[in-house]
Formats: sequence, structure tokens, C-alpha cells
Amino acid sequence: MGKKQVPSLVKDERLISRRRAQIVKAAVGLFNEKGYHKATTREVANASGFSIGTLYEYIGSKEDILFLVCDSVYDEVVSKWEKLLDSNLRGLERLRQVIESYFRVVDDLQDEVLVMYQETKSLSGEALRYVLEKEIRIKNVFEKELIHAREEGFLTMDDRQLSLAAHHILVVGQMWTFRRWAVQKEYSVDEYIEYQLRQLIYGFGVNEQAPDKQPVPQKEE
Amino acid sequence: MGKKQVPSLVKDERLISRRRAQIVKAAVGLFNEKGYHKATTREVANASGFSIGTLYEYIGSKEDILFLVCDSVYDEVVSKWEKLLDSNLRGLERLRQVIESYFRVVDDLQDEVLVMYQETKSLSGEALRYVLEKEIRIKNVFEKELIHAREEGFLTMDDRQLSLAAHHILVVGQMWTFRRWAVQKEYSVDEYIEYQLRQLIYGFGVNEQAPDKQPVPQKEE
Amino acid sequence: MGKKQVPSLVKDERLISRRRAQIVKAAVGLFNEKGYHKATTREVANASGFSIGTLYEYIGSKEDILFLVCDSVYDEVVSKWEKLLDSNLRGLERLRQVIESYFRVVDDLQDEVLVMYQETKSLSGEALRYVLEKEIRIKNVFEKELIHAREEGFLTMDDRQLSLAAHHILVVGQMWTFRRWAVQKEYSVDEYIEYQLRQLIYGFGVNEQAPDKQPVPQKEE
Amino acid sequence: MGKKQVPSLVKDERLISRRRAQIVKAAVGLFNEKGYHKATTREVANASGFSIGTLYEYIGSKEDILFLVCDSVYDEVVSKWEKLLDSNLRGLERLRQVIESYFRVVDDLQDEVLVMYQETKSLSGEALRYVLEKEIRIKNVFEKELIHAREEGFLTMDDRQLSLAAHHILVVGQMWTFRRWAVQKEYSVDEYIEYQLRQLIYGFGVNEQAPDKQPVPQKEE
DNA sequence: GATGAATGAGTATTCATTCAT
DNA sequence: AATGAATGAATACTCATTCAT
Repeated sequence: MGKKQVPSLVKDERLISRRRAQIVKAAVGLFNEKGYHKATTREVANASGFSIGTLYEYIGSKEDILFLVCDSVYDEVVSKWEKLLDSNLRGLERLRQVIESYFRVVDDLQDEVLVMYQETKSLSGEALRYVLEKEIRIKNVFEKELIHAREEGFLTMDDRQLSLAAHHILVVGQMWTFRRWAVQKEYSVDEYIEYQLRQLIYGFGVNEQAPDKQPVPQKEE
Repeated sequence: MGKKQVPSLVKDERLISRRRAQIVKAAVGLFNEKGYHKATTREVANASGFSIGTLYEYIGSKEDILFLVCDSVYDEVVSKWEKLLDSNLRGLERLRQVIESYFRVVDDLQDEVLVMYQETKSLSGEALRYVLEKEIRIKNVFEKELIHAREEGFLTMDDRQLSLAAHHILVVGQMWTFRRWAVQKEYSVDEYIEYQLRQLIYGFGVNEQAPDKQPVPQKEE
Repeated sequence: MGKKQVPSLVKDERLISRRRAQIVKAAVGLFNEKGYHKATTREVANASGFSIGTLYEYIGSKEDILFLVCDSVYDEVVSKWEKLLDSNLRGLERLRQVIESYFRVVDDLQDEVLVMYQETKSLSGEALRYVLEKEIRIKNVFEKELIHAREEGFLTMDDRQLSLAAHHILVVGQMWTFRRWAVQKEYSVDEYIEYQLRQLIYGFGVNEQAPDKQPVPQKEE
Repeated sequence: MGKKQVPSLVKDERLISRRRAQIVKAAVGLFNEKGYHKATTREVANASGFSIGTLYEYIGSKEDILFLVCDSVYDEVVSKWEKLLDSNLRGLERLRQVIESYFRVVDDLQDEVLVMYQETKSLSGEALRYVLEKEIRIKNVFEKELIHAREEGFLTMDDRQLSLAAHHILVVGQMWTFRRWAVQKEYSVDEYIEYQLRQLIYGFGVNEQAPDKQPVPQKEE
């Protein structure tokens, strides 16, 4: 809610938006390449196309850059996501689509999501709280969808499992970025989405009464 | 394989081990608290109980500290994990137990795993490759177990889905640490394990032919 | 004499005067509060009621602001002082009044005098010389009065002591400002003036042949 | 009282003292030449004979340098002063000697006193209070002497005038430095001391019932 | 004449690393 | 082996000044 205002010495709001977009774009590239801490403000300024002095006309501190990145990435994720969503699907199909769309957006904004994901912890105080709250808001979207699906009779989770499942979906999405060193070498996005959707929905595909034998063990407590 | 030798000016191997254990312990605490970049070598030295000069008798650079941490955390994880595993369980129960044990170790070594998880990216070159390889080795354990379960007829995944599922399990374990700000507020370890195991094995608990009844309400506001 | 011209891009002399008066007023406040070096030109511009760009239409450099302040403060001091002086007093009374009036002006323009006093040293070259010359001019006023009093037979100083005494009077006036942290806590202006006038005129009020005894010790060294 | 501890990363107290003496000496020179604000920490380090990194092993911030200067200058003033004082003089002679000694110390430590005098205002908070308190302690020495002289019957001031007179003496001493641009061109220290002592003790040398006669005193010197 | 965005040289401070003792 | 003083490259941030609009 607090929106953690980033201070600027410039008055023209339009200009602020434009410059900050430049900053975010440059910062995402740099932070991806070398990480937040190793990237210097000067490098961000140069990559943004202006001088260090100008950079500081639009931010108050280096941390503000990181905040701008996180803030704008969330907004972009949500905005792109929503564009993929306007459908009239129902039931399981609808749930599938919500998740798949999210995965596709994450793939699309890969660098952005990865940076946000890995560097959020370097934010402090208010900024951190603000960003985490945004994360929760995304989680809530999934939670709502799951609840919806349950109301329609497709799912059987209780409330608490359902909340955790929402977190889970989010993480599976982000995993596409933070484990890309392994996962993206083995799978295309389409495959990833297909497999992970199946995993999420059906689990390991367990066949409880396995072949012949296997006397189902009495359930654990 | 390369084992990325960390240089030391000291001869006595026993001493090296002891000192490095001190360093790792101190570093885990500090890196957790302030992150790898914000923690200084001086602080690590102090927290380790010796001087900055002595610290550099046992490492070659700051990055070596991070490497030692990651390296030793993996070893510790594996070692603790193995201790929980010596059982004669079979089939699904065995799979369950392998996963549950891993989750419990992660919970036990929470700070360590979190640091390793969040700061690995700051390693470079050889050290990074070495650590990632260790990660892969853990993934392979799960993969092997899944294959085993499939051989016993409990699972129906194909090879590629199975490999991804192994990654997935790993991430679900780590998720307990890197999302602790949200997850650990809502769930105990036991609950987390219970819910996530169910999720991994059965997925959302889908009831494909839901309706018959279930006259999809036309609302959708 | 050089009057150290401060450059302006603006033609209208009337406007220049008005703007510079604004600048001086704002600057006195700021320099008092934070000192010349810590006050920024931006702050001066804002406090003056216009933009940084406009500020530089009326000055050539930050130092010019300080010069304008010093210059105008001297003029103001002299002008206010003269207004208090048009009397027909003679002799000691006249001297008293000249000094008292000066003290009162200093009290009146306290902030201004203090700034001028403490920051003059930051002026360079021509500007510094010009300001010091103005200071000398004030000193000369006292010197002339002392000479006058001597001619009338009230004083017995020789020329060189007299010149120093003129400096002395000036400093006692300024002391009211630069030691205000101590002096203004203990005395009202009126008391200060009374005590210091007495001190200047009669000294410590010495009674050379002290009580009875006191066999003045043979001089040392 | 608080002694406002300046932090140091170095443990050897002896070394700290030696290094800080170097720093103070270098700083006095630089601050005199260009002022506290225009002198850079790097220049201070170089002039001290070591690197910028080493400088910061002995101070916490630039302001600490100024504080060290002020602090040590006061101590040095007092120490040198006391060395000149151990005499058995009485009465007026004693008072004269106390003042004269102070003036000579100020002359001796001219640069130091001037810096302290002009830059004290740049100190903040605790440091400022501490330095001003030291100033007051010097004033108290004069006050005590004046009281003593009054008790012996040489002076006739009341308490409050006496307190002000003590301030006055201090300022007359410092005036030798902060008005050296004018005063030291006209007078030698000896002359300055002679004239100012006479001024302080006897004032302007007023002859209240002046006119008619005018027995101009045979010139002195 | 007024504005304010852009500039970049300059500055205090930090911190990994070395090396003489 | 241990110590800790010394180093200086690196870096975030400031601010006087310019100039196109």
C-alpha cells in the first residue's frame, strides 16, 4: 500500500517514468550479468544512456534502483499475465490456463523475474515489505483459482493445503528461471509447462496398488 | 571432480580442517544475517575467533569462504540425510521416506541451506561448476529413487518427466528455506512435509469427472 | 575600490538589485543555519524563491553569493549605524554613543554580521581584499573618533595604541555575535553594552595602590 | 567530560597517539591553508605521511580530524600556558603575567589556535559541546584570577562584569590570530601585548575632566 | 528572463588483501 | 602460526554549473 515513494529531483512526471524505464531496463541487464552488488551505479547510468549525475536525479540511492526493478517487474508480470487470461474457460481447463499463462510470462520476462527473485533479499525495510506484499498478491490469484476449482468440485484440498499449493505453483514458475542452468538445457518451455502441469495436477502419477504384491501399508499418522 | 583446491599457507592438515570448520560456522551466521556481499572478511575473522591475518592463512580470497560454506553444507546435508535413510522400506514408502528425510535435513540445516542457496550465484568459474555438480548429485539420488519406484510399478512417468520431477523435489525442499518468510509462518515442518508429500505424489487431488451434478453456476463475476 | 563586479546575464539593473536582495536574505538564513560550505546553491535558489537557473542569471559562482552577502551586510551596518549617529554630542559622550550605536547595529543585524564574520575567510583574491577593505573603513571610523576625543583632551593614547584600540572596539562588537553561545545567555544587549563600554573606557577599574600592604614585587625577568 | 571517543581500528594505544599527532599536525597546516571544508581527507592522509586507508584506521570520519585538532590544541595551549605560569607573583603583576602568558602561547600556537577558532563551528553535537566546554574552562582561569585580584583589592568589578571580562581577555588573545591580516602587520607580539594589557587594565586612559589644560603626557615608548 | 534537466569532476569512506614482526 | 597495521583501488553519492527550451 505504502508504495514506498522513490524520490526524484525532477518534476516532470512523464520524464520520470521514461527515465526510470530506461534505468530498469539497464539495471535488469546488469544485475543479471554481474549481480546487484557487483554492478556499480556508474555502470547503470552508462547503460541507461546518461551520466551518473542524471541517474541520481531519478533515484535516491542504489537500493532504489533495485526497488524500481522489482516493482516494475511485478507490474509487468501481472499486466502480461492478465492479457493472456481473458477467456471463458471453466473448471480444470481454466486452472490449467491460469498456471500455463503465468509460466509463459515468467519465460517471457525471464531475466527480470530472475533478478527480482534473487536480489529481493537485498532490499531493506519498507521496500522489502512492499515487494513481498506484491508477491503475496500473485499467490492470492492462484489461491483464488484453486478455491474456485474446488467449489466446482474438481479439487479436494483443505484450505491450508490449498494455500501452500498456491505458493507451490509460484515457485514452480520461478524455478524455470533460477534453475535454468539445468532445466533449460533439458527442456523447452512447452515441455516444461506440460510436465510441470501434469506434475502439479496429478503428482507422480502414482499407482497405489502396484503390481501383484504390494499390500498397501497401513497409513502413517 | 576438480575439488577446486582452496589454498592455505598452513601445513598441518588437521589444523586446516579445524580452522575451516570455524570459518564456515562463522560465515554461515554472518551471511545469513547480512548476506555474502555485506559481510566483511574482518567480521568473518572475528566471528571465527581469530585475526584477519590468520583467516588469510586458511583461504586465498573471500570467495573461498563462500565456496567452503557451500562445499561443506552439501557434505553435511548428504551426511545427515544418509543417517536418516538406512531402512529397508520398499516402494512408495521408501520414496516417501527419502523425500521426507531430505526435507527434515533441510529444516535442520536451514541457515546453511539458505545461504548456499542464495549465494551460490556469487561463486565464479570452477567453484560454481563444482557446487552445481554437487547439486546435480543430490538430484540424481531422487532420480534414482524415482526410477526404482517406477521399476517396481508405482509410477508411470517417462524418463524426461522423471528427471524434472527430481529437480522438483529438490526445489520443494529448498523452498522451505527461501520462502520461510511466508511458509514457516503458516506451517510447522511436519505439516509442510505432509502437505508437500501429498502434493508431490497425488498432485492437486483432482477429480476429473467432477460434475455430473455440479451444474456449473453461470456466474463468474 | 575595485568593487569586484559580480557578473549578471540580466540587463535590468533594477531587477538585478531586487533579485540580489532576495538572494542575500535567503543566503544569510541558510549560511547561518548550516554554514557557507554546507549550504547548496540549490537551497539558496529555493529559499530565494526562484530556480537554480535563475539564480545563475544574477551571480557567476557560489562565491559571489558570499561576496554579495558580505558586501551588503557592510553597507547595511554602515547605513543603520549612521542613522543612529546624527547627534551633536561631544567628547566622551560622543565616543560612547558611536560605540554603543555600533553595538546596537551589530545586535540588530546579528545573523548577518555573524555570517560575514565567520565566512569571510572563504572568499578569495579580489573579493576578500574588497571585504577586508570595508572592514578597515569601519575601523577608521572608530579611529577618527578616538583621534577626535584625544584632540579634545579626553584620551591619552599615542597613535599606534589608538589604531589598535579601534580594531579592539570592532572586535568587541562582533564578539557579541560570535560568542553568543556563551555571552547572550548571560547578558542582555543593554547589559553587554554597559559592561563593555565601561571595560573599554576604564579597563578593569584598577586601584593601583591596593590596600595597605602589597609591596609590589620587584619585576621579574 | 564525555571526552567524545574517536574510534580507531588499531589496538596499540601508543601507536594511536603517535599517528594522531601526525594527523593533527598535518591537518592544522592544511586547514590553515585552505580551510576545513576545502581540505580533503586524502590530502590530510598524504600530509600525515600515510595512505587514505591508514588514516581511516585512526579516525571514524573527517569531522573526527577536526575534533582531534581542537581537542589537542586546547590541551597544548593549557600545557604551554601552565609552564609559563609557575611564579610567585601577586596582585596586579600576577594578573598581568597570566594574561601575557596566554597571549604568548596564542602567538606561539598561532596556526593551531586560528584553525580551532575558525572551524569549531563545523563540529556537531557532542564534539562541539566538548570543545566549547574546554573553552569555558580557559575562561574560568581568567575569571578566577580576576576574582583573586579583586579579593586583594585591586579591582572593583562586580561578579557579572568580571565574568564578561574573562571572556573579553580570551577574545583579545584570539584576536591576535583571527585579525592577523591587519594587526600583525602593524605590531610585534611584544607591542601587541603591551598595548592590549594597558587597554584591558586601564581602558582608553580617559581623562574625564579634559579640556583647558591638556597636560599631554610625555610620550612613552 | 526563467526554468530545470543534464553533467561529471570531486569526495568521503570501505574493505579485501598483504606482509613485516 | 598468528597478528594486525598498512594499503589503495573501488564506489556511492553530491553539487556547482551549464544550456536548450
